[in-house]
Amino acid sequence: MATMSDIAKAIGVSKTTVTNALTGKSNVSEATRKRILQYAHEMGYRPNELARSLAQGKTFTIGLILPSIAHPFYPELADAIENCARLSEYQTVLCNTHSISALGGQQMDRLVSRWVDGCIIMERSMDLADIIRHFQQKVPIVLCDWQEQQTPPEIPLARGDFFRAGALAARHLLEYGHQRVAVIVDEPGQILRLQGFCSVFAEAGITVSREMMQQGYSTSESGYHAAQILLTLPERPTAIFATTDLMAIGAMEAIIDEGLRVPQDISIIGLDDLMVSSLLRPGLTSVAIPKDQLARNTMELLLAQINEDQNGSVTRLVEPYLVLRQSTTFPRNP
Amino acid sequence: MATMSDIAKAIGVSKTTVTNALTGKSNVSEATRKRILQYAHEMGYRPNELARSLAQGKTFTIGLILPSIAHPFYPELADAIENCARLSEYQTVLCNTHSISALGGQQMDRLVSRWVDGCIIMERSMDLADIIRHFQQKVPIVLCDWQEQQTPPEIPLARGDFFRAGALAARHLLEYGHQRVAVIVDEPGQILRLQGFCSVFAEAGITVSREMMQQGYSTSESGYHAAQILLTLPERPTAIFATTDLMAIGAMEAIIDEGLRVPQDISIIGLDDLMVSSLLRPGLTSVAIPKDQLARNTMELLLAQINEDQNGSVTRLVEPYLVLRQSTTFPRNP
DNA sequence: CTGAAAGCGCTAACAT
DNA sequence: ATGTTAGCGCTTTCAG
Repeated sequence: MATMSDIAKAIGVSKTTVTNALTGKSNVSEATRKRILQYAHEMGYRPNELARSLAQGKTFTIGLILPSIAHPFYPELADAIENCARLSEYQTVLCNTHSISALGGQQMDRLVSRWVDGCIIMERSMDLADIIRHFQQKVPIVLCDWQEQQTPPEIPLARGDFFRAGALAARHLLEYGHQRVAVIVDEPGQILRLQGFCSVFAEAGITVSREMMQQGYSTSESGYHAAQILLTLPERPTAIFATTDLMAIGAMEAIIDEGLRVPQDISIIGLDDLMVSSLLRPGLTSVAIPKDQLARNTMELLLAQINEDQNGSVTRLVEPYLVLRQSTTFPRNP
Repeated sequence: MATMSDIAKAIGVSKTTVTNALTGKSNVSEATRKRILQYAHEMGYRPNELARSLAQGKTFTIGLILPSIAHPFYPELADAIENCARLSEYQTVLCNTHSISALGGQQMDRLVSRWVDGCIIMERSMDLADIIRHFQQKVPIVLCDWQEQQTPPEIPLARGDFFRAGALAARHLLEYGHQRVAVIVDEPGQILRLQGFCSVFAEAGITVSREMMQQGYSTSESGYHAAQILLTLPERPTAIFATTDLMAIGAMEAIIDEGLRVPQDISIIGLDDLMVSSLLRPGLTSVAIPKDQLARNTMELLLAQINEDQNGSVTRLVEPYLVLRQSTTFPRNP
């Protein structure tokens, strides 16, 4: 592989001139510039980004740390983030931590050793203590999709407005006339969604009783199990809000297995709008957090830190919206 | 951030000694080693991987190039690959090309400029011409999940044994007693799957007629459309094999929309075993390519090139297996 | 066992 | 407009 020095020697100029010709930052006579560019092209010269990074103290690389890219929530978001990053000339190093703190710590250390320009860290992928340590050592970091309560306010954060997301779900069910509704929620992490949901029903004078709230763990299995319990209640809910789509999907399966129909017997609404939710029959009605907006906000916060633009606000909320499919309808006996 | 020189100065030894102490490659007296390690630890010293890479000509980074991580086939595979890479101390740079050749070319160039130690390239993510060019310039490359016919034999390739995968699907349907079967296939790319399928039926004396084969494009929509056509045939198939799960899912929807039942009226079998296929009702029976095995084989081929182990065979086939769910059963009128 | 010196390929002041 | 020099932080001969 040809290097800059090779070119310099071959043409009979200094390295500086070659840099200048190649980057176009300083003045070089048209004649020599042409000779240099042409020769570089002939040799198939590619600058060594490693050397460049070392000299400039900047790698144009970011780290993306998440629990597992195989979890259906992340692929779309990761795609959007990688796209945003690329638009700003950044490349993305993917790190799965499998929610193992030690692994997350290692991966992060490694990224820092590589001098990544910044890191995007998804919820549950790392210990906050490790994150804070790195942040204090001036590593640009943005938290993405974390619940606000858990995170220190000084670290920039981008996430969906989960309170409003919960409220949206509630409003949708209310509009259909549902009064006896249940919630499957992964507390405490997803409490905002629950609060948003309950607040709307409270406004309407309806209290969601404690037995209508079931604990889930964001998996379809836990949703299945939670729904089973709800179905045994003397007064069955006419609709269920699950705070993640996976739990909603599990709940839907439980209902069908019980011989009931969705949405005729029970309506189901989720939150996430996973790609799979559109493939189900019936399609799952869900509250979506626009993933590309989330990605864009995340990258903006990261770039602001990298470029040391001191902009005040460090939390970005992304507006959720309702995706109407076939899993919700009017209650049969309102 | 403390550097090696800082440590050397502080302790009063040379950089060489520090390196030796830190890497443990050469001999250092126990006393000085301890002092160095301790001081390094106190300072929170982290080696600069960039400098190290530049000096060693090795980055411990690989590129993973794929059409889009948002496509449901890739996340599990990407997870597995990242895991394998990490076990060998490699980090993974994620590149989505959106099947745009220019973009793929750029991304690849960028990776090479970064001196990645090797690249894994998924089907449809890049132009073969670009790949071949880089391969000839000694960039370690492994193709993953490409159809064999399309790729030059000299470039290492790992993929599922699609012929056998098709055969497995056929054997499954045959065992259930299906005789009138249809195929939805994304030709020409997925012709091996079709051939495997047809060969088994041929052995059983059954020819899959041309009208029982519908062209799809690996999307659920195309599967939906193809199934619609099949349903209009005078003699409806009792089972459909779709060469990708997404097409199978689309086909399933078409059948349900037509007022028929899966599997009672028509059985459906897919190929890929996507995570979503297990979430559907009925669950989709599918032929799986074990993703972690595929990942492992891919990494092995890549590491072999990076380490210049000259092992002969360059194509690795991974054995598919059947995942039985609820979308297949006996034909009602065999 | 330890150190001096050269070099990885590039950038960036500072001359000329 | 071009060249000289120093340096990014580490590894790696080669001497001592």
